[in-house]
Amino acid sequence: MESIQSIKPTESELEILQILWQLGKATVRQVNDELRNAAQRNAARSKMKEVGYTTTLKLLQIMNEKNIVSRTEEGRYHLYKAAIGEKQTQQLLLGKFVDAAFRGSAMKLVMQTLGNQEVSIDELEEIKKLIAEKERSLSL
Amino acid sequence: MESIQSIKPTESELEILQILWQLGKATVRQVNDELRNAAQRNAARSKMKEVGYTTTLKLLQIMNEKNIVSRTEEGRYHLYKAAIGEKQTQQLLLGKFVDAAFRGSAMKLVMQTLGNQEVSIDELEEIKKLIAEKERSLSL
DNA sequence: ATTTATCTACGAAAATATTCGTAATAAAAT
DNA sequence: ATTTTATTACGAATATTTTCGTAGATAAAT
Repeated sequence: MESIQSIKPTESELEILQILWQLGKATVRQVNDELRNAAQRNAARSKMKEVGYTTTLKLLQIMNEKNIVSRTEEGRYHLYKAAIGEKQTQQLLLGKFVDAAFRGSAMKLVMQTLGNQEVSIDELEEIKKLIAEKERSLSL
Repeated sequence: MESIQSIKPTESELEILQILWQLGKATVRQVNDELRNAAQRNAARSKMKEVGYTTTLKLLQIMNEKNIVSRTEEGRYHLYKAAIGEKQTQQLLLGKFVDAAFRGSAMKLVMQTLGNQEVSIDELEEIKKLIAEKERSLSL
């Protein structure tokens, strides 16, 4: 069996994981509805890729085989939930992304993000706190 | 023709782009050698995935068709170079990655990176400078 | 001159990921 | 009771990405 840390969810799987992390538990139907809503939001009346119900079902079944979701039977249907944590998965993906796109330099990534994205004052405060902590631990 | 901003290089293409950004111009042979070296470094004596020469050639040809690299004939062979910028591409990938893995919250990404990766004091200083600038522009 | 090595082009196989159609079943509606 | 609707299972079609074999051309080596 594949170690949980080395599994990299595909893009579609990640979309579904996002939904499950948000909802906790969900039926295929709920997941599928969310996917459609997301498609609607993102591609405002353009392509509007309607995800088929059985497509979502199949993906969840595959994810279940891979043990990245688990499920319980609830009467007639199945309730799915994520079997891997959001933080943990983000950490895994982040590491791979930094390697692939920033040649392993996490700081380049941070600086580019800070330089280009919208940031609120509150968020900046939080980051400053984090940095202060870091500095304290570094100057021991 | 696809707008340059919407093209998302595949993983293999990105590996090659990294090499081209580093070398400037390179022959297929050089790129292929670098790929093999990289494979050697990353998977220390384990899988050692030897990338075939024609595989690299084909990828470069495809990338040329997609206009993410350009090439010039130099005697018998072709010299390839990246046709899209490193920063620009990082920006594009970063945006997509933030959406896919962090539900669009760039700050979550920054904070998770700061919390978990190795950071030097010098790097922290640079980040602080960036934050100071941000704050100045925000409090106008 | 002949052979060997190295290059490009390109089709197609292999691997991976995504989508969907159909069947079987069971619940809900009529 | 019958029909309609909703569910899971699953094979297979599509789409995408990656890898490679083969052919043709040219330079380099013998």
